[in-house]
Parts: sequence; C-alpha cells; structure tokens
Amino acid sequence: MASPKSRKEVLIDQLVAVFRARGYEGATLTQLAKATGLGKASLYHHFPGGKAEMASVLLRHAVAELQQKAFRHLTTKRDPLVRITNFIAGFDDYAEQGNTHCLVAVLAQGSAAETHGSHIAQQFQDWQASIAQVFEESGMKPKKAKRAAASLLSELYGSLLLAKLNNDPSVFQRAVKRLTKTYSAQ
Amino acid sequence: MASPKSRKEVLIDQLVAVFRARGYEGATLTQLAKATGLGKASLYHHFPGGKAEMASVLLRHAVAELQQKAFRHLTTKRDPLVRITNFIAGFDDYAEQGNTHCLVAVLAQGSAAETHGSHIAQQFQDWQASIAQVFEESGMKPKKAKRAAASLLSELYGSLLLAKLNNDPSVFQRAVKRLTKTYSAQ
DNA sequence: GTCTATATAATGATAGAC
DNA sequence: GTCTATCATTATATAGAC
Repeated sequence: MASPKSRKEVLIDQLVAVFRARGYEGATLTQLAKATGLGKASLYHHFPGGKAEMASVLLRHAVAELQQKAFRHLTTKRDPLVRITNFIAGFDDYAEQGNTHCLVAVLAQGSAAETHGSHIAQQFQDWQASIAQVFEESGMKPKKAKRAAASLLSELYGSLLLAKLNNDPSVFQRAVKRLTKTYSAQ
Repeated sequence: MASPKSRKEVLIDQLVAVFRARGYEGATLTQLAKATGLGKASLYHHFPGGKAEMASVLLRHAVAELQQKAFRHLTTKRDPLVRITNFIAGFDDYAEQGNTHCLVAVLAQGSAAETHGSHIAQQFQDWQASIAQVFEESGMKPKKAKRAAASLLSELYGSLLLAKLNNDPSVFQRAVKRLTKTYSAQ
C-alpha cells in the first residue's frame, strides 16, 4: 500500500534519522553525508542553504507527516472518542512505538530553537486547540477540554521522552495502551 | 536560609544554565567562558578534562540537586500521599516553575547520550522505583504502583517539555497544580 | 587562578572537474 | 548529480607569562 518513495523522500528520511538521534548541532555534515551515502558537496546540491535549509525542510516534512499520520484523525466525521483513539494510534505510528524521537521536539531545543521556536510553538498551540475541539464535542466545557488536551499531549510527549531516558520503548507503549483505554472506555 | 554558595558552586550554576539552554553540543567553550566571566584557559584550570568533564560534574550535581529538592521527600516517614505532593512541589522548585529544563534530560540527548545514557537510564529506573514504593505503601498493588509512577514522571517531564515547545511555562504550572490536587485529594 | 596567545582538529561551506 | 580537493571559520585544547 505504501506509495513508492521518491529519491528526495528517501534522502529526507535518511537525514531525519540523523537529526532525530543527534539533535541539530550534533548532526554534522560528515554524519549526514555518511547516512545518505553522498559526499558533502552533493548534499549542498540538494540543499544549497546547508544545514539550516535541511532543518527547515525536515521540520516542514515532520509536521506534514504528523498531520497525515496523527492529527488528521481529529477532524474526521467520526465519533469524538474514536477520533481521539485514532489520533493516539497515529502518533504511536509516527513515534515508531517509542523507538524514535519527534523531530519537531528535537528542533525546539538548542540553537535551532532560535530559528524555529516560535513556529513550533504556534504549531503546538494549533494542535492543542485541535484536540481540545474534539473534547468539547465529546461534551466537555471549553476550559476543561483545553486542559484535557494539554494533558494528553503531555502524556504522549512525556512518555516518549521517558522511554528515551529509561532506554526502554515499552514506557511509551504502555502509555499509549493506557491512554487508548481511557478514551475508548465509556 | 540559603547557605552561601562556594565559588565552585556559583561556577557550576553558571555552567549549568548554558548546558540547560543549549544542550551539550550547543554549549561552546566561548559561551561557557562568557557565562562565567572567565577565559577559556581558566575553565580548563577548573575542569582539566574540558567539556566532557564539565558535563560529568554537572550531571552529578543535577542528580544531587534533584535528590535534595524533590526525590528526598519520597523516603520520609510522612503519609504516602503527602510524600508524593512534597515530591511534586520539590520538582516544581527544581524546574523553576517550568522556566527551565532538567539537565539530566538534556544530557540524555545528542552525543552526550553515548557517554551518560546508561547511567541516566539507571537513575530514572531508581527514581521510578522510589515513587512506586510510595504508591504501594498507599495501598496500590505493585504492578499498578509501577505504572502510576511511570505516569507521574511522564506527566512532569512531558508538561515541562511541552512548556518549552509551547513557549509557555504555565503549561507546566497547571500540570503541577492538577497533579498536586489529584494526589492530595484522598 | 587568570590571562594572552597559539596550536590542533573539526565543522560548515565552495570551486571546479567529470 | 556526484566527486575530490580545498577554504574559511569555529571548536576544543594547551603553553607559558603573570
């Protein structure tokens, strides 16, 4: 079912893996070149703006992927709680069951934050509002819906971070299971 | 009441601020020198092993500070739920009400993870067990206590991360308030 | 203990051939 | 589109005077 990936998409995936694992400053051109099998000069052919351009392109790509895999489910016509559980499942997919970081969160740290921080903040506020909207449709008052949305995002990103800190993806997997159960019950 | 800080403690605090804000690779010697008001060579007088030694010392320091401010409260003789709420308050103190990162989490990312990852993982497992122990004493079965501990840590670290991603410390402050309420209500 | 000056290595980035 | 070779800059780290 997976549509065949273009050359550029494969390239982007290879670069994303390095940025996710090492962060913006930790991802050196030597490592990026090695991960893609290209020389440094070839990377500059694809990204004339160098590392900064790579980060921008990859950030857009990650946001689009999260939208497609996870947040998209929030705006369907289905039952609100089904939308939430579908969203959680999509996020689990994006995070590869707790085995990888979210690039958006990675690029919000270190010096990349100076460049992308406000964009990312806006994005997270939009996402949070999108979740809150679904909770409202499920019967919560606006204030409570907003906090429930913040709590859900916190638990997803928190357990993903803790999975990394504990060096154990199952921390994330259990959180996904628990959250899914919480919102599918009733 | 705060005991006067030694020269070295002040120095460490200044260095920690840079590592917290920029990460391990993002914290350059130039920035570290500027933050301390010292020249680079003077930093090597205090830390002959350079950046790597700074990170090791600062990591130990951060773990000790977290122990002193937060986790210490888990092993008092008080009521289990009081211990939990005291722990949360202490973590809030360490995180400066959501305005700063946890250095331990910062040093678990990027290339510093290669050096400190397993130590940090062990530390988090110990901390999690310490919280679980309290939940057990409050009446939970071991399995449930363990998951409740993971959930609490996830929410604290997740809301702290989300506060950064949203560029809004109140995300963390509200989580602390909500968690405190959850565990202080009977 | 701190400094200036400098060495050494790595990084991001380019030029130009193919 | 990819390469080799190289550049300029920045990074970590050291020597040695004070």
